[in-house]
Amino acid sequence: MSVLKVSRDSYHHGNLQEAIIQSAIKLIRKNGPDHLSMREISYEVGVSPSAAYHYFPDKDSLVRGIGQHLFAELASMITKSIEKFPGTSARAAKLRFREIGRAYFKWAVKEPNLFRLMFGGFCSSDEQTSYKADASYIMLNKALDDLVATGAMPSKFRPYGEILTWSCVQGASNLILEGHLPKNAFEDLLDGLELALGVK
Amino acid sequence: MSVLKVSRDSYHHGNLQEAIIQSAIKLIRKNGPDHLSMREISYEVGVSPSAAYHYFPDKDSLVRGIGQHLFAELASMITKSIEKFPGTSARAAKLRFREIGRAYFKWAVKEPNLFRLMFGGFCSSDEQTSYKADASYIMLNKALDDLVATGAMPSKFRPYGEILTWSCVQGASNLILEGHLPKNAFEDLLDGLELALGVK
DNA sequence: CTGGTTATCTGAATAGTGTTCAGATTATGG
DNA sequence: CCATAATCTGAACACTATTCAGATAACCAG
Repeated sequence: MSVLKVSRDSYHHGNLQEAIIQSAIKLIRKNGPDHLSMREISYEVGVSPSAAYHYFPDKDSLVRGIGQHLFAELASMITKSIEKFPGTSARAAKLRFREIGRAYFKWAVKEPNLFRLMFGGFCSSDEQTSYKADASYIMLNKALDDLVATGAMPSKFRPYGEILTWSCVQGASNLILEGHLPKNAFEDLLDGLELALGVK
Repeated sequence: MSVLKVSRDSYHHGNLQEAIIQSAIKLIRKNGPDHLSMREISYEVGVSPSAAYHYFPDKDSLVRGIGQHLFAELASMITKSIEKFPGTSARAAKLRFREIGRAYFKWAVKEPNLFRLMFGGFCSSDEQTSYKADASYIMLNKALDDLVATGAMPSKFRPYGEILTWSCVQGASNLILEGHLPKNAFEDLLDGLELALGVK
C-alpha cells in the first residue's frame, strides 16, 4: 500500500476526477463507507495524496459525490429491470411493480457497502433536491399508476402506494442487510405488500 | 481537546468501561458513528488513550458494544410508550400498534446519529442472535396479536403483519432521516399501513 | 499490618490518516 | 514560441488507531 499501483507516463493524469470516484467506489465496496482512505485512493490511482483535493474539497464531499453517482446507477438498474416486462396488461403492471422491489433489493444485497453509503447518512440530501425528482421515485409512481389503470390495484390505496412501497422495500433491504431479518424474508414482504394493497 | 477534561483523584478510574461507553455515545451523537475518535473518548473520560483497550480490543468492537446498548434502549423506549395505552379493547390495541411505530420514529428523529449507528452496518448482527428474540420484535408481535384478537385487524393479514410493519417503519424512518422523504410523511405512512392492513 | 499478586492504567512509540500549501510540471491558447 | 492557467508533487502539520513495556494501586493471604 505504500507503493504506487499505477505508474503514469505523463505528469497529468488525464481523467483524475473520474478515476478517483471509481477507485473510491471500489475501496468502499471492499472496506465499507467508513474505512475509506484518501491516501489509499491516491496510491490506487497512482497520484500524490494531495492531488484529489483539486477536485474534492474534502473526503466528505467525495463521498457525497459518490452518493449521487450511486443513486443514478440504482435508478438505471431499476429501469433496465422493468424493461423485461412491457405491455399494458394488469399482469405486466403487476410484474413491473414487483420487479422494482426486487431490483432494489438485489442492488442492496449485491453491493451492501454501497447501499450503506447511500442510506447511512454519509450523503445526506441537502433538502434542495426534492425526492419527487428522484428517478426511482418517478418509476415507482408510474408502476403504481399502471396498477390502478389496469385494475390490478384498488384506487383507494393509490395515495399511499408510493410511501408504503418505498418504505417497505427500503426497510426490508436495510433490515435484511444488517442481519435483523433473514434473507428469504424479502419475497414474503412483497407477498404481504401486494396482499395488503389488494394487488391481484 | 488536548487537555484532560476530567481529573481523577485515584489512579484507577473505578467504572471505566461504562464511562467509555457513555462518552462514546455522547460523541457519536454529536459527530456521527464515523468520526468517532478513541482518543477523544479518552480525553473526555480523563484517561490515557490506551486505557480503553483494556476493555475493548478495538474501535469496531466498542461500536458494536454500543449498538447492543442502543437496541436495548430503543426497546425500553417502546415499552414505556405503549404502557400509556393499556386495556383489551380494539381501540387500545390500535393505539398501541400505532404508538410502536411512532416511538420507533421518534427515536430515529431525536437521535439520528445513534439510529445510523444501529442500522448503518456499524454493528452487524452475528446472525447468532435470532431476530425473533429481539425485544422490539416481540412487542410488535404482541400488538399484532391484540389487533386480531380484538377484531381490529382481519386475521388474513396477520402472517405478514410483523415484516410489513417493521419494514415500513424502519424504511420510512431511514428515508426521512436522510432527507429522501419529508418529515410529515410518517403519519401518512401509518395511515396507509393501517388502511392496507384493514385496521379499524 | 505486610507483602505479593493481579487488575488497571500510563507513556512512548509505530504506522497510518486528512488536509494545506508553496512550488514544480505541463497542457493550452494567443 | 511563450505566457498563462490547470494540474500535480513534496513536505509538513495535526490528528488517528493500536501495541506494549512498565508504573500504579487495589486486593487478598498470611
